[in-house]
Parts: sequence; C-alpha cells; structure tokens
Amino acid sequence: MAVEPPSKRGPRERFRAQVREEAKAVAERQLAEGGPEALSLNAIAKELGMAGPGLYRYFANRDTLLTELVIDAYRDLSTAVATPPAGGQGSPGDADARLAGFVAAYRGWAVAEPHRYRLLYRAPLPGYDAHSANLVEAAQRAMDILLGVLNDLMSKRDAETDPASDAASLAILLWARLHGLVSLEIEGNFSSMAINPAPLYELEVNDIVRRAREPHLSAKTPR
Amino acid sequence: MAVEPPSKRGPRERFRAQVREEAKAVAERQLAEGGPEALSLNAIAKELGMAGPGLYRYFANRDTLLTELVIDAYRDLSTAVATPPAGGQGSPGDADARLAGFVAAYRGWAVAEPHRYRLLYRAPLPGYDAHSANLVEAAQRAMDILLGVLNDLMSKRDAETDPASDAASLAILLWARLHGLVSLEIEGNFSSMAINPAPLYELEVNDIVRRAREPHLSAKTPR
DNA sequence: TGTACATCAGTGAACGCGCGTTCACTGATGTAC
DNA sequence: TGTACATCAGTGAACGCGCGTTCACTGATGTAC
Repeated sequence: MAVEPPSKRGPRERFRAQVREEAKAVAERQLAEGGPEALSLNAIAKELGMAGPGLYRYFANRDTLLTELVIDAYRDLSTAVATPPAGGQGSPGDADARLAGFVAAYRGWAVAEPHRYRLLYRAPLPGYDAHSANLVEAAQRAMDILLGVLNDLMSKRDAETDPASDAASLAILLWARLHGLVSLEIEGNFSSMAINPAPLYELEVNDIVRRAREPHLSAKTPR
Repeated sequence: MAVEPPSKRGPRERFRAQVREEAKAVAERQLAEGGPEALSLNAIAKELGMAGPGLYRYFANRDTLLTELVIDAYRDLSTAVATPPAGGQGSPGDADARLAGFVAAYRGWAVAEPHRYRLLYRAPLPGYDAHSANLVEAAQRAMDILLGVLNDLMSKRDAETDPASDAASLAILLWARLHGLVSLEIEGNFSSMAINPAPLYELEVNDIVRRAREPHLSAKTPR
C-alpha cells in the first residue's frame, strides 16, 4: 500500500523506477489497442509476468496510472512542438518556416501516437476525475507552451503592427484548424473518404501566414 | 432468438416497434452519460423494467444495437443540415445566409447531442466491426448529403467560375474547420480555456464565403 | 567479513461487481375455426 | 360468440469472463552493527 517512493535513495529505487517505466510502456500499448477503457492493471501486471495485485506496489490505483500517462503525453507533445528559437533574430522567411515546422511537428506527433493525442483532447471518461491539481497544471502548461510558440512565431513576423491579443486569436484559430485536420486524420475519416490531407495542412499554413501579414484580417470579424 | 420482425403485420408488431424505440432512447441516454463502452443490454433492460435477456427479443446482440444507433445518427445529422433549397433561384446573399445556416445547424446538432456526434466521427471501438454493409452505406450517404449541400451553396454563388472539383475542395476544407471547432467545443476544450467559440465560427464562414468568391484562392496551394 | 534484522517486492485467495449470452421455461396475447 | 391452438414476450438460472481492490503471507534483498 506504500506507493510513495521510499525516502532513502538506493538500488531499490532504481529498480522501482525501471519497473514503473515498463508498466507505463505496456499501458501505452494497451491504450493504443483498446482505448482508455481497456487500460487494466491486472492485464498490465500479467504482461509484465507478475500477479495482478503486484502492481499496487507501483501505482496507487488505476486512475493514478491514467493520470500519469496523461501528464506524460502533455509533456511529450509540448516538447515535440517546441521548435528551437532559430539562432539569431529570425527573418520573415524563417518565421514562415518555423510555423510550417510547428504544424508538421504537431501533426507528426498526433499521427505517430493517436491514442495519446486522444488522451489530451477528448473529454475525460465519466468517473474519472480530470480536476486533480497535477493534471490541470500540466494541461495549462502545455497550452501555454503551444500558444507561446505560436505567439513567438507571429510577433516576430512584423513587430510593429500586432497587438498581442491579435496574435493570440490567430494562434487559437490555427490551433482549431489544426485540431480539425489532425482529428479527422487520426480517426481515419480522410482515408475512408479517399482524401489526401497533406494539401489541406499546407493550405492552412499559408492562410495563417497571410493573416499574420495582414492583421486586419486576422481576428476581428469584418462586420 | 428470433429477431427478425414477424412476417404478419398486426398489433404485436406495433408493440415491438414501440419497445425498440424506448430501448434506443434509453441507450442514447446511457451513451450520453458513459460513452459507447457503457452501453449495456443488461442495464437497458433493467431500466425498461425487464430482465436482462428480455432485450434479446428485440436486438440480436449489443453490436447490432450500437450499429443501429450509429445509422440513426447519420440520418439525423443529415436531416438537420439539409437546409431547404430556398424557394426560387438564390441570390448571392441567400447563398451566404444558407451557408451560415448550414454551419449553425451542424454546430447546433453536435452541441445538442455530442455523444451522437462522437459516434460518427470517432474511430470505432476495437472489436466493433465498422464495415457492416448498412453502416458503410449510411456513412457514405450522409457524407454525400453533406458535400452535396455545400456544393449547392457554392456553385450557386457564381455559376461561371467554379469547376465542381474546386467546390468539393472548398467543402472539405470547410468541413475540416467545422469539425475542428465542433470537436474542441463539445469536448470542453474551449470552455476550460475560457475561449468563446462563436466568433471563430463566424470567421470561418466569412473565410469560406470569400474563397468561394475568389476561386483562385480556394483549393490549389499557391506554390 | 559475517551475522541479525528490517524493508519491501510479489503471491494467491478472496470479495463483490457487471458484462454478454444461452437455455428451458411460463404465461399472456392474438388468431383461426 | 366461444373455444383450441400457435405464437411470442419476458423470466430466472446458469456459464464463463474480467475487472479493481484488500489482505495476510512468503521470501528475497539491502542495511547496520
């Protein structure tokens, strides 16, 4: 029942961490195959070659494990899209390329690990408490990073014309469009309709670039 | 075990149909509360006041019921967005309004019944066969109606400049953007970030209108 | 270096739960004469 | 209009399954002297 890491550092703790990692890896695979409802401590334990209750040495309960996976996913997506700051001050061309890079990274991560992407942007399962402090914090941090990356990309474009709020609106717009494409793609809706999504991504990147250049189009609705 | 409707018409068949409807209504509620995995024939039966196996008189098994719900949802969404053809031949202003109406109807249906929207555009559960003939047919039909509505709206705008393929591309683009907004909205991602989605919908409607007026922007990527 | 003790990983049995589904059955309802 | 029969809705017991979780326990591992 003692799940907290023992206070003394030592070889045992290294072992603990290793088993936890293995368990999480198996959990990810189960998630990929059967969705979050298929996540089962018993099944994970069995796959690790131990009896069901053994895992309770490592995770307090099922929800704790799930929460950890969600937090890990937030972290990994953030890392994946956090493109490096491009050396010196960026030229407009650099900014365009970085925006394209961001989109490609976001798409790439989601397509590579659709089950984890779903974990982030689907409503939580009924009965699962999505308001744990750690979770809310991780979600907030990830979104800040996302918006931060986008804001940087945009405000570097032409520094005199954009109020920050405009950049934020554009960032949200891009995010929504990106999410639309990504979620249709990973759920198989494009492939089942024989639609190639690549040109659509390109189209959206170009549109956001254009809007960033002409701020009057960016966020306010015309009328 | 006889699930096929009896060959003779009569009062019994009316009763059958009525119970089937009640069962589906309960099923929808369960779906709304617990997602597709929470759908349980036993639980539905209990809620209808009968013993578990009783429902097998009405549905061959769980998957059959689920498939029926999916098909119903396709039908209802199609109906909801099929705006009337607007009397005589539409002026451009009418076409704009109808496009806005389509978007509002799509959004409205999804927000009113998020669990059914998810049923349509999420990948099927593992272990569920999404390739039943009825299902594929219903999905195809619904998508044809969606695209048909959009094509009509667009080709009526200015009849000389648009090749049909262009209109189809625009329709897909709009659909993807709409799905992005709708899915973020129904999963609660906007409200958890204190974002008001209404202006975003408006923005997208306006953008599609503009693209439809200037076909060179609509589908081909610039470079 | 060797011994004594404390820590802790993992086991196996158990509890209560709910699921889908099959089966033999009862009893009511509609139908045919 | 009344009776005999067939149909069929719904029941209750049963099977096998897997789940999360608790509990008392064994046995290995690390630690302190």
